[in-house]
Amino acid sequence: MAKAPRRGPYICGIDAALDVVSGKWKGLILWELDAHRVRRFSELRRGLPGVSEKMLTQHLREMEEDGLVHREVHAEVPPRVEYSLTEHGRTLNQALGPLGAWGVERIRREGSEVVDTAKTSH
Amino acid sequence: MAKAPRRGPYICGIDAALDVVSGKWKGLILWELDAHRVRRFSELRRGLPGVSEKMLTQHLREMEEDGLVHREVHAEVPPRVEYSLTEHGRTLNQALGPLGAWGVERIRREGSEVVDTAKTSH
DNA sequence: ACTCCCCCTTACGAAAAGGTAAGTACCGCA
DNA sequence: TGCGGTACTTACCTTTTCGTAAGGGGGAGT
Repeated sequence: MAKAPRRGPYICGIDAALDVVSGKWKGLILWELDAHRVRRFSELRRGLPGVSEKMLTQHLREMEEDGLVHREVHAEVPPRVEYSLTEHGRTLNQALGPLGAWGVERIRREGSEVVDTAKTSH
Repeated sequence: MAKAPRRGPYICGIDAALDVVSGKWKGLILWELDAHRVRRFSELRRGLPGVSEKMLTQHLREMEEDGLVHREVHAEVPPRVEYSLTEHGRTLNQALGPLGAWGVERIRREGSEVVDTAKTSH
């Protein structure tokens, strides 16, 4: 058993949803895939400044396992792997909408810095 | 400065919102305070089965610092401390609504166990 | 021949988060 | 006298998460 028992019994819906989005880059991955529909590994890598290859694959694998992203491998050389959101991934993104708006308000309130100004609308 | 630099520069609103709710018990604290309006420390403790006193105070302090909960100490003996949501706490809870609904759906989909059946509506 | 690109995997280690247990100070109750 | 209740704090340890660095296997560009 290589996997830790991450998906424990949940206390409420919030619990279950947070389990799936908690992870340093998962929110951004969701955002990238929602914005571009389909992205390859190296495109995601470039889209998430600072992510390591290890964390990116790790997060993508977990999100695939959670039924949020679809992974399609094209048997070519050089290899081409395309990621996209599943239906559940899209509905999750919609459910995150109000939370994102709240976060934007919070950033504005306390004048926190934002790294990429092109993404503050999310 | 005893506090670690938790509140980093954020990449997007989701980032900022998740920073505030990530923590093993914060979702539940939000839920409890929203449901009961006002709760004392020991009431919250009893309402969150399995939480330790350390984690409860730690989370409450962070949430206070983040402007989500209001802490009122009554100078009595024995001491009485009452916690309630601030306006920002209430709006955050509303923003979490769709996410909670998504989580409930997810639990239902994969038939995960739920600890407290009285709370699955959240 | 050399390097770069692609999509990873593995090993190692630091940092953060969380849990356990004990101590604090005061009071009411038996 | 001793226990329980209130609201914590502190020290210590384990678990989880994240990052860094290296390798791999094949092909295409220079």
